[in-house]
Amino acid sequence: MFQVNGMSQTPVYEQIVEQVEIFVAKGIFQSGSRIPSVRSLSVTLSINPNTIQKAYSDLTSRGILTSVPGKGIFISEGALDSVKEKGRRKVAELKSLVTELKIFGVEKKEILEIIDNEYSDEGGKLSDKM
Amino acid sequence: MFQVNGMSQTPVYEQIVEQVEIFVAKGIFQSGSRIPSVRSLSVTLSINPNTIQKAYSDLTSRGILTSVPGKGIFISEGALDSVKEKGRRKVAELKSLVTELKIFGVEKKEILEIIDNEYSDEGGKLSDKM
Amino acid sequence: MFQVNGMSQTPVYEQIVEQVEIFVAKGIFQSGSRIPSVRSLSVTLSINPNTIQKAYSDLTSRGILTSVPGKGIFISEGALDSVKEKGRRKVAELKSLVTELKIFGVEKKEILEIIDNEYSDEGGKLSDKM
Amino acid sequence: MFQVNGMSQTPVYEQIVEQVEIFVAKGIFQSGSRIPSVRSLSVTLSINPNTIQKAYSDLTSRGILTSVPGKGIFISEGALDSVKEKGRRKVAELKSLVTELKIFGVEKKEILEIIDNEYSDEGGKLSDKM
DNA sequence: GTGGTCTAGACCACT
DNA sequence: GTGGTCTAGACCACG
Repeated sequence: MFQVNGMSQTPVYEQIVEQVEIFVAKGIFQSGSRIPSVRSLSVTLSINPNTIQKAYSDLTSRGILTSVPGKGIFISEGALDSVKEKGRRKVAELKSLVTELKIFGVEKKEILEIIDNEYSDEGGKLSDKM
Repeated sequence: MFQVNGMSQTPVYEQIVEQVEIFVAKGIFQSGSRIPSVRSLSVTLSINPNTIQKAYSDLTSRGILTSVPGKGIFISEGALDSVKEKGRRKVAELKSLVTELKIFGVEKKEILEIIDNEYSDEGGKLSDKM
Repeated sequence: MFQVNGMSQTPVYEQIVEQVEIFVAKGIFQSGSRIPSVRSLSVTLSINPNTIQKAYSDLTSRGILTSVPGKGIFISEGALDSVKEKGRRKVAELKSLVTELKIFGVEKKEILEIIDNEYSDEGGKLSDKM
Repeated sequence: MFQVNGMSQTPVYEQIVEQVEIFVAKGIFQSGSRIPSVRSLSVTLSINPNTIQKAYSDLTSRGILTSVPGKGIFISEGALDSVKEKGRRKVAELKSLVTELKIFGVEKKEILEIIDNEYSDEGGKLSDKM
């Protein structure tokens, strides 16, 4: 289910954070679901437990996960909302990125093509980012 | 001409790199133009010379600057092409960002609005990014 | 009678401890009353017997419960006093909490309102805490 | 300036978090101030750098600190607001605590005395909590 | 020098 | 078994 790329620029713990968010956004993880324990995931991914712990803590503090010591970690009640909230912040990223593209001489037409492509078919596997 | 924000998330050396690129893209810096020396710029910006040096080295290795020992540092012949090449790489960034936005539930319509906005008026001063 | 929230931050065994204390404080459990056995309660609450056991041990060691082997578990003679003793310790909590509130800029007036509210009507069902 | 109690129930990293918050609330740390580096503080407190790091990360994610890699960690712009926001959450704690006190038979009069005491003189040194 | 990430291994409280 | 905290030691990018 989870997969991590140790050679990626993005920190391992952040890759995990993003994957949880995506699974929540896609409805694969639903409120109340139990997610892999810190230790079990650290084994299956061959990663130090502390790294998983950091990812889960991050998600917990943002209200996406709820940890119950001794029992496990669960998807929070308002998880889907918290995740969509992150989508709002990514819009700001898009804005500044488009500004740069314009400066570097990328045509508007080319950008629109990309968007049409991503929003029509299955489009995009998050290839580079993950 | 150059300006740097010490509190920004983006490294100082990268801010300088980007500004040189932008000036080239906009035609403010043309092939053969002489740009400020490491030492002079470090004084006017109150920045460690090593930081300027790193920015210039980066630009030199990518064929945007040419250093002529004893004379100064100049904009290279194919600088404009090299800069536009960077624009191409930013397109890849855009692609994965749009993929994420889709997953996080951002509407296509909203994205198109942003692009129209940036590509119509003066749109964007890179303020957020820097 | 007892109810437990598995998703709560506070440990399950502590939730049980508190409920016994509250029932004693409110006079619902009086000295000599027999309370549910470890096994029966573990069944009705669908909880591990060890968890109940820990709660009862805690209460026994503090003189609130008395276990009579072969007969059951009962509310002790001085249970009400022991419970009120716990109230005294909570007063210390209050003191440091108020100190913090002052530091964090909460107005005295606002605090008094809360207290008036809790001490006038039915006020509070411990909902947040549990 | 900082001081930590290794024997306390509250985690070391949380003690540091609270002290930073208090210094901000009291105006000792002002927006833009640089606070002790992770390493230097870890030395003066004889604590592992990771523990300090965790405390600072926590404060950073809550908008109280701003980290500039390679330069240091600084008090954020809206730090005071973020800190007061925490005060609001402590009010909820107070509410449930008062509810419990009422149940455990603590007189309203006694509570009012404590509050008057804390809000009149210098009152309270956070003794237990820190 | 700075902050940030990661590993390895340990201890604790709770179920 | 679970999550949470802490230590020790390492590496990296940045200034």
